[in-house]
Amino acid sequence: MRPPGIKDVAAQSGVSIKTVSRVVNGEASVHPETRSRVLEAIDRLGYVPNTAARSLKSGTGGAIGVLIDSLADPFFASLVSAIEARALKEGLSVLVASTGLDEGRERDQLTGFIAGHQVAGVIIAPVAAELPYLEAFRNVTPVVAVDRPLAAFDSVVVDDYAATQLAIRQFVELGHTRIAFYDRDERFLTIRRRYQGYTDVLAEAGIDLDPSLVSWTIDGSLDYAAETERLLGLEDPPTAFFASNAKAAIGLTTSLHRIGREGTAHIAFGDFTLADVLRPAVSCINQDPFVIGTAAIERLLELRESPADEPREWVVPTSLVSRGSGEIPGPAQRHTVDARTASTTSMVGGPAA
Amino acid sequence: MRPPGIKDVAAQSGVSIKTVSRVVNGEASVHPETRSRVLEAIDRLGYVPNTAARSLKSGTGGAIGVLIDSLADPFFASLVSAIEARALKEGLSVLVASTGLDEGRERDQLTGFIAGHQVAGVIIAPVAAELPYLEAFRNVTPVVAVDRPLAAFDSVVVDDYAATQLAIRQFVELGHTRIAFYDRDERFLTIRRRYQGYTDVLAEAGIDLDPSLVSWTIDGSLDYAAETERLLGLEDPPTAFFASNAKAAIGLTTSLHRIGREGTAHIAFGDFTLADVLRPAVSCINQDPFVIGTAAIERLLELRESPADEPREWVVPTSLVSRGSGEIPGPAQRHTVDARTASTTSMVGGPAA
DNA sequence: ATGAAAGCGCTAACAT
DNA sequence: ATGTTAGCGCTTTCAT
Repeated sequence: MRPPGIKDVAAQSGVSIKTVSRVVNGEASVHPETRSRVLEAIDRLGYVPNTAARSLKSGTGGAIGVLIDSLADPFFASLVSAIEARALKEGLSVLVASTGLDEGRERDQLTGFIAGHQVAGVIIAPVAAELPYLEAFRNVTPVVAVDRPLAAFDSVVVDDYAATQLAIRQFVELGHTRIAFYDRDERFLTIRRRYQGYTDVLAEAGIDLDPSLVSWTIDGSLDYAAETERLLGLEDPPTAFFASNAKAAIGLTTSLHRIGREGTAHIAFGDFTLADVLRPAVSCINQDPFVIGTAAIERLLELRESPADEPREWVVPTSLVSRGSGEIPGPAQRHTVDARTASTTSMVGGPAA
Repeated sequence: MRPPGIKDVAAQSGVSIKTVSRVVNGEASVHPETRSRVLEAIDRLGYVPNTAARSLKSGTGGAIGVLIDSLADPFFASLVSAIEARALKEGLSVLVASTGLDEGRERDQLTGFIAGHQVAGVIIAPVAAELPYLEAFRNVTPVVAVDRPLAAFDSVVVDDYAATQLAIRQFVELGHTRIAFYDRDERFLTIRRRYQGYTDVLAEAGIDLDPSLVSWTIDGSLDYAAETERLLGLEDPPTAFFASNAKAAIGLTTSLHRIGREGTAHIAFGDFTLADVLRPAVSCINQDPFVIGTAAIERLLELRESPADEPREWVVPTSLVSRGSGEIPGPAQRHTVDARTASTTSMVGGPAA
């Protein structure tokens, strides 16, 4: 039994299918009386427009595609949640898929979205830095990148460089000179930008960069427990940790607690559940997935109206949430406090530790 | 510029569109040579079948619909993640939407999925206990419920009753008689089943049920901080807490830590990130969203082949993960230990506290 | 093993 | 303000 179609509604209300179509799409020129008769029939029959037919005809469907690393990552889950909430208001559905950080899969899912499902737009956390095959669809399907920039397309990102500088400067001002960069992953421009912020602050403070204090993700994996032990087992171990992403931060925090070294200073790039309940509470750079997701779909909706002028990066502000773990002093606390603050990043106090 | 269609491929490879269709759908009777010629053309043109056209014709599309409470809830995010992973293998896309626990929205999204997008199947965490309007589509679109049962449809759930009994019995055996049931929410059968497990164990142990130890979610909200304070401020306060769901558990844990009462015994229904890092580490009943999600889509795929016989409940096993918070003794520890264990639930040790 | 033709439910273009 | 017609890209008969 197929669901009722536009023809059934037309028959029920004694008008042509075109009039039904007009009512459904909210077009102006329909007699109020006719309209209400049609609406009544729609209601009685439980008619729902078939999106397949609609998008076959119009070339673009009633869904937007969202392509992210993984839904199991709370950051992306919240991001999609924000997008879905906004899409609902717009009457759009959300197709989700994950890349698993694989460029081939990214490509398959993307073409599936665009050529297969004819999505009305795409929001993507890109794995590759550029997606040349999207050029062909530039004027058909708007694309907005999130979390990481994407060459030739709009993107919604945070100021990774400035935010990281703020965190590392705080360590330096507290007298830390042995600062670990936890989870360097060269695959991502964002992480590269964060790493740049780290090295630049060290340089500006006259601290030598010690490669043994940098933890690398190689081949997509890093054993957090082992790495924490390695670092703390060094002859001249780090007194402060900078975790470059939330997943790493959870791994770092967990391993510090397991070996009873949670008193070592640490700041996380990205907030996470219960960060404020741990002792010490974990200081973090807060990048709000709801704000980022909302900004992305907002921009996507704009792009549907007026095709892109010049692609640009939309920078969402972050804040350094001081909860305790990032305010633990180093062995040689300075007495001169540097008052510079980073451009797009503000200091915000959290619950006291 | 529209993407290439089946006609373009047919022209390129010098065959009819029907032959291309055969190749794309992996039908048997195509000459190997013809097939490779077609595949080559597909590759060269970057042809991707238009799912709108396909589903318009065939009546069922290339996506499954997943409808859950909220993607911001880590349990459901992981659930969807598991579903998406399996769907990918099947060549199916995932349409995701949330109900926000609203029955009207549930209905809209569901009809949008089925009549609108013609999904190949639906996985739903139902808000309403029954969805009579789904009857009309019984033979068109398979439906599997998750987390909560749904009248007249298959569902994948856990044994809420037995698992809760196991936790409450542990409290009783440790000498607790003042046990709080944290977050009673009558809207959900699952929570009602958990509550039943709680009251039954109390009754069997001869402990009077004290209504002031039961925290209610009214109108969908419960102020965890205030509720924790109320309970601990009682004349005869609880010495043990049972949190009926993960969200409540996080709220409970957070508020206990904030007021320095984390030493009060507590067990959570549902695991959460960092539960094992807190001190005391939080004991929980572990219901694995990956297992539940995978079971649900597996069943959905079965249903596509062979329409339902009798709807049934698929019970996924849970385990009680002892990490410390649930093993804190009560004021009058018994010396007789009751060895009964619940049917579908097993005891599993976690990292020592 | 391959093809021709009809038509899925809708919208757009063009009447009236 | 309303109706008629064509056709979106594919799958499904039914032929050959």
